[in-house]
Amino acid sequence: MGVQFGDLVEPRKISLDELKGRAVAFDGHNVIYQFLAIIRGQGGEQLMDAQGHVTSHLSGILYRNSNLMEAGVRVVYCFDGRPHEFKRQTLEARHEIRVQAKQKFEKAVEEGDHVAARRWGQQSVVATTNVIVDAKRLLGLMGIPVIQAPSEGEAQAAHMAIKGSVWASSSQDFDSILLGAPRLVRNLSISGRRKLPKKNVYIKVEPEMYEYQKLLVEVGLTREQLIDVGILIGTDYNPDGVKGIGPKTAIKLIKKHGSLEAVIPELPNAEFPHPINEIRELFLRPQVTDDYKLDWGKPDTAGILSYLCGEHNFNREKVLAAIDKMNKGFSSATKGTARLDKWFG
DNA sequence: CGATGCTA
DNA sequence: TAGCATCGG
Repeated sequence: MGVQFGDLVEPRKISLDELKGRAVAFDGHNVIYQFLAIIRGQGGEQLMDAQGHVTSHLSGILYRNSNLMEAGVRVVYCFDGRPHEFKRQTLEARHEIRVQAKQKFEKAVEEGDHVAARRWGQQSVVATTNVIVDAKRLLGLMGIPVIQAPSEGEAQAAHMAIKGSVWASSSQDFDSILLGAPRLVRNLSISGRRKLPKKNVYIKVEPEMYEYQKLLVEVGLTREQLIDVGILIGTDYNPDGVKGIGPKTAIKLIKKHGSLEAVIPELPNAEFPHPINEIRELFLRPQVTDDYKLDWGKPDTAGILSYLCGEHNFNREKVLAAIDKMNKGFSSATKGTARLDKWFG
């Protein structure tokens, strides 16, 4: 879930065209999770191949990234390694929610209640090892660099953005900003259609960008203070935050007192599962690696066809159309070597 | 989610 | 052909 700042500051709308020729690092787990939750058949079940293997994530990865590539975006994916010990409580809580949701999902499927099946199915999503392996395999075949993070994929993406290896990081939650990424792009999808929870209503969602420096100036806090605000609201390392404290109150308190330590005497009921300076450190100095290189390769047409159509029953014409888009992106990217420094190094 | 088909 | 419906795997 990550830190949820809500509408703390107004994001800037950003068009795909502005991302042309620029590298963007995605939090792979975040992306896959969304695809697994949302891409479903009419009965609320995930898309599957003939052997019953889930393919929703492969569909999402294929079509979204081929569009981004065609638009000239230099796509990079960062995948989670070993989660930090402090995240255990969050992971256990999520696991419990999913187990409960899965039971309700199966019951709904049995009863033929498609609406309930979809809702509980979305909450029961698990990114299994196989799903992650599949995703990395397809991304590799598409010529997209896959970076294995030592710990959090999002922290790795932010690190690469700080170093300038990529122009922005992309995720749905705001941890990137706490992690110091200069730019965070949210809602980086094509159709921009999103269903309102529980309602059968779709709203338009456009890609939006948050700039680290501007955000700090606008909110009037330092990065350390913004992290403290996050800890008050709740992060993956202290998911409950402090009861009754939302973004607005948290900012007010940190501004008034300067730091989380100084705020705590005001909040006698505040409890943290770990020392707050150690939680803060996980955002200031996350475990990341510099052992990566960003090489965008030519899409492997035969490999993609064999993998998606041969192994997972995808429609050949549709896959070929997607490969066509990838190739358009690749050829426009490799044209004019004078600008290559924009993408490499 | 993203692609495609159908309709007015 | 824009806008809604539904299919995909």
